[in-house]
Amino acid sequence: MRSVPSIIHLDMDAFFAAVEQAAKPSLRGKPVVVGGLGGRGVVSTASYEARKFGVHSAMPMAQARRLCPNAAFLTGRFGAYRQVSETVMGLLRELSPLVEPLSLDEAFVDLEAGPYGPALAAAGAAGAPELVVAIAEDLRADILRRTGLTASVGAAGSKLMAKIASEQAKPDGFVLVGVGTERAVLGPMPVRALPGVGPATEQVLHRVGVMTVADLAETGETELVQLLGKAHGAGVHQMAVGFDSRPVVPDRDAKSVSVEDTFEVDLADRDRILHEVEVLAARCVARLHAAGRSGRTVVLKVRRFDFSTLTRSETLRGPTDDAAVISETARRLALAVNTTGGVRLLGVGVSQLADFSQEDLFAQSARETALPEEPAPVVEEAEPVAPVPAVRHWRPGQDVTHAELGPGWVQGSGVGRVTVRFETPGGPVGRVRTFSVDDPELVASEPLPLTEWQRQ
DNA sequence: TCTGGGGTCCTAGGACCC
DNA sequence: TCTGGGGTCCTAGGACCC
Repeated sequence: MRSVPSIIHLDMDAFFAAVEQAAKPSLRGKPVVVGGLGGRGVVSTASYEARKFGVHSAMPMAQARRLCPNAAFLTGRFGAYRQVSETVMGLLRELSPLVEPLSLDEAFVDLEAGPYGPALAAAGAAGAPELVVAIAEDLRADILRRTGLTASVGAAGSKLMAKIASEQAKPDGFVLVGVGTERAVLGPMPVRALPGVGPATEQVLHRVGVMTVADLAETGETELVQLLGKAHGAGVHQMAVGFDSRPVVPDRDAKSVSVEDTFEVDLADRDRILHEVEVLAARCVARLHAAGRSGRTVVLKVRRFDFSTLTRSETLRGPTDDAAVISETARRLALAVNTTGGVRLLGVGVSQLADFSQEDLFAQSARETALPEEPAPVVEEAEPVAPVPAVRHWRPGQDVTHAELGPGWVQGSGVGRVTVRFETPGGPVGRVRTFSVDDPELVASEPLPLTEWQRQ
């Protein structure tokens, strides 16, 4: 809590869908839905045009198709989103070293710790808001210029209120919550507006007649703790009265690494399940290696045919990033799970992370023993190289390049054909051409920068 | 044609220890 | 010879967020 609204929360508008519209001129102004395209996929992000039809995040893709059959349904291109995210986070870091990303498209910034800190302090409670407005509007203009995308920004004296403000600012806006007005702003809002209050908490509160944040604030903390548990009850009460003193914390280390897969068809065969666990363990280990970390607890996740979900874990004597150890542990855990009836999802994760990788251990033990041992086998670090499939798989939204026609993206594919639209972020709406799925002139390619300024 | 994937934090019970 | 009382670790599950 501070006397000046120097914490901002930035949230990109309909981020994944907006990146697709910026990258693909033919989709601008049209409904776009990004998410899993398989039979069991869900919506990651819907563009505002698609939201008008009732499509929203986490909705089953099948339902989205029913609601908005004419939308473009695209698979996620996380490489492209990451590129744009880095550009945006870079702009935030020009405002302060204290940038706390919450996801690819969201972050808190503590302006007090940056170059504007002294000016904000000098301006004081009376003058600071004007300065924050200018900083935030410059930021939004910079983001638009560099990425072609709109962002919403909230500013306040706490993380809680900055986040609430950016939500109110959506889309493409800015809202400042003046220090001292927190309770007046929060009061009329439904309890769900508070971060951390989801469907279950909402239901408990509604049952006792608590509908708004003002109702919450009038409820005693003791009663809330009884209803919601110690930590949650106390936390919700603090939020309801507008109190939040959490600092902006950059560079938080990950506490777990996990990988999971939902299968198009439930898995029933034991050996097949064990094989998939092995594949997942390998992917998990690759991510662990890439992060230069190791872990002590191996977690297996199983979602059964009826959506019941369980986890089994085993804690090892010490941290490891050894593929064989993690894989064997996960397989052992899987063997102990009843999978009759079928399994729709499997996951493998590692937690209790430590800050070293196997390479360090080998180097360390080599130094300690000073024995001229055989060099340790090189553990595969890169993404596993996919073998060339018999029939190439083209996914809607994917970037491709044609030897003669240049860059474009996959609009659809089926019955041995793939349809490509040839257009680029800076160019006009492109033409569509259809090819054989195994046309040698057509290759997958990297995403293009959205603007000339986005290039590093 | 029901319900992704990657995370975080909290709770609660039992084991174990002093 | 009617059952203390913490503390920590492990495991499992659940709520929540983007």
